[in-house]
Amino acid sequence: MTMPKKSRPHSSSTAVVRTRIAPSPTGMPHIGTLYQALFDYAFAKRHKGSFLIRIEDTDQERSVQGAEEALYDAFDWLGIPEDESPRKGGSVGPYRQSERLDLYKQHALELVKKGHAYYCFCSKERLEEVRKQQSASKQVPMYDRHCLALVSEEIQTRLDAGEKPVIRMKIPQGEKIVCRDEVRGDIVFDSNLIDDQVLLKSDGFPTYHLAVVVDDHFMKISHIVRGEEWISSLPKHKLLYDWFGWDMPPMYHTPLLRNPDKSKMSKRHGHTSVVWYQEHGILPEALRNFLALLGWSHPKDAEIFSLDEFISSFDLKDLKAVGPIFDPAKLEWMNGEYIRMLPVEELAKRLQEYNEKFLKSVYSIELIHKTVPLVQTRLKTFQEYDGYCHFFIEAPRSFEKDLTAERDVIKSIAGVLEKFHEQEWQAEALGTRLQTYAEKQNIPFKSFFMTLRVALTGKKITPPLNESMEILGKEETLKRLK
RNA sequence: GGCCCCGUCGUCUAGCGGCCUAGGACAUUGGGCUUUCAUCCCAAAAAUCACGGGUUCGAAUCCCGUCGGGGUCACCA
Repeated sequence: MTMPKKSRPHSSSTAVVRTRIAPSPTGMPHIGTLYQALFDYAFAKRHKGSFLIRIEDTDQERSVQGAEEALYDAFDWLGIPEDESPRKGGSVGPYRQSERLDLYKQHALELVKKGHAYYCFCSKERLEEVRKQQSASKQVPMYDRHCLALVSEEIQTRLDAGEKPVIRMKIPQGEKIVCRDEVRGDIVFDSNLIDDQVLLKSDGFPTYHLAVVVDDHFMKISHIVRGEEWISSLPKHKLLYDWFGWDMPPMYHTPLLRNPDKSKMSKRHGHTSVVWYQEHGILPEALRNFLALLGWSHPKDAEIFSLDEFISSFDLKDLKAVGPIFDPAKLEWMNGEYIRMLPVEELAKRLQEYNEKFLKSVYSIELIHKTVPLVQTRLKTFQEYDGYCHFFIEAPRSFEKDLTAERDVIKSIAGVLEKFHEQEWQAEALGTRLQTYAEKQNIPFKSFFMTLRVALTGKKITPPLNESMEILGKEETLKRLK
C-alpha cells in the first residue's frame, strides 16, 4: 500500500513555499505545537518562503483569554518568528478564523448547492441517543442521515421559523478514497466508514474540517505539516478539496510526541507546557535543537547544530513516522552543552533574566557575574543555579558532614586565613597557602578541603572552593569558620 | 470494538538488497584528570533489527501473516 515517497517532486518544486502552524487558543502553549512549527519554519526558510500563524478559534467554548498572546511569546522565545499572523498582518488575512465566518458559510452553502452537503436539524439529544443505540448494537457510531431526505420546502419553513441547523458533508457511499501522506505514502479509506461530518455548526462557526481546507486554500499554503492525529480525517479533507475543485497541498503528518509509557504526550505524564521548560531554565536553542532531533536526524549525524544549519539541511521528506518518546535526560545534556557554548557575558545575562523571572531576583547582578565562570561547566539547567550558589547569599544552617570532630582544624584554618591582607584575598593564593598548610600538618588534601568546604557551604558538592572563598570575601569566610 | 498508522540498544536514531561480526548520541558502568562536583579524555556493557513465513545466491532493508504499541471514531481542535 505504501508508495515510494520520493516519487513526487513537491519538495523541490519551484512554487513559492508557504507553511503555517494553526493552533487553537485553548490554554498554555503546547510543546507539540512548537515541535511542528519548527519544521514549518525551517522548511519555509530553506526555500525562501513564508511561515504563518493562523489562530483556529472556532470553538467558542474552549477559547481562552490570553492564550493567543502566550502562543506568540512561545514562538518568539524559541526563535522562530512568523512572517504573517494576526499580530503581524499579511496579505491573505484575517488570520483569525473567528474573523472569517462569512467565507466559511459561503463555502458551506456552495456545497449544499452542489449537492455535497445538507442541512441537519437533529438535536444533540437525538444524536446522542442514536449513538448510544449504535454502540449498544456494536455498530460504529455514525450519523444516521435522518435529515438527508428533507425536502427543500420543509427546510425553508424550518429555517424561516428560526431553527438553527448544522450543515453536514454528504459522504459518497461505496468509494475507496485514496489519500496521500508524504511521510507514509498512500492510505486508502473506505467511504462507508466515514461519518457525515458537520461542516458548519448551528452557531454559524465552521468546524475544523471546513475551516482548515478553506483557509489553507485561500492562504495559499503550499505544504501542510500537522500532527498524526489528523490522518483519520484526511479523506474528509480530500473530499472537500475535490468538491471545491482545489488541489490539495502535499500533507506531512508528524508523529505524536509520546510519554514514557508511549501514550500521546499529555500533561499527566510529561511536560507539555512550554512554560515548564522556561521555568526549569532550558535554553530555547537547546529545546529547538532537541525537538529537531525527534522524528528527524541530521544528514551527517550531528547532534548539536545551529538553527541556520538546521534550516539548510532540513527537508520535510526526511520526517519519520515513528512517535518518539520525549527523553528529558537528553534534553538536559543538550542544555548543558548549550550553556557551555555561551560566552560568559551572555550566560550571565541569561541567568540574570532567569533570576528576575523565576528566582524573584534573590541574586545580585554582581554576584551572578562573579559566579558564572564557576557554574558554567556544572549547570545542566538554570534551575540548578540556586543549588550551587545559595551559600553565597546565606550562611549554611545545616551541614552535610558532621564537623564537631574537626573544630580544631577549622579553627587553625581560620588562623591561617586571617593573615591574608584584603588585597591578597585571591583564589590562587588562598589555594596554595592552604595546600602548604595541609601538607605541613600532614592532613590529606581530600579530607582537609572537604572539611573546609562543608564548613563554608554546608554542602559536599559545591563550586570550586578557592574561587568561592574569593567571592565570599575575607570577612564572610572567617565569620563562617568561627 | 471498527478503521488507520507505527515497530533497529532503556531512550533518540543511522541504515533504502551485499560495505552490518548492525554505526552514532543520551543514559548506565568502569578508568584517567582532579582539593568536592562537574567539564574533558578513554573504555565497556547494551538491539538474535517485535515474531513467523516467504522472495532472493544474499534481507534490518522487498512481500504476506501474527503479535505489540499508538491514533481516531463530537455541532473539540
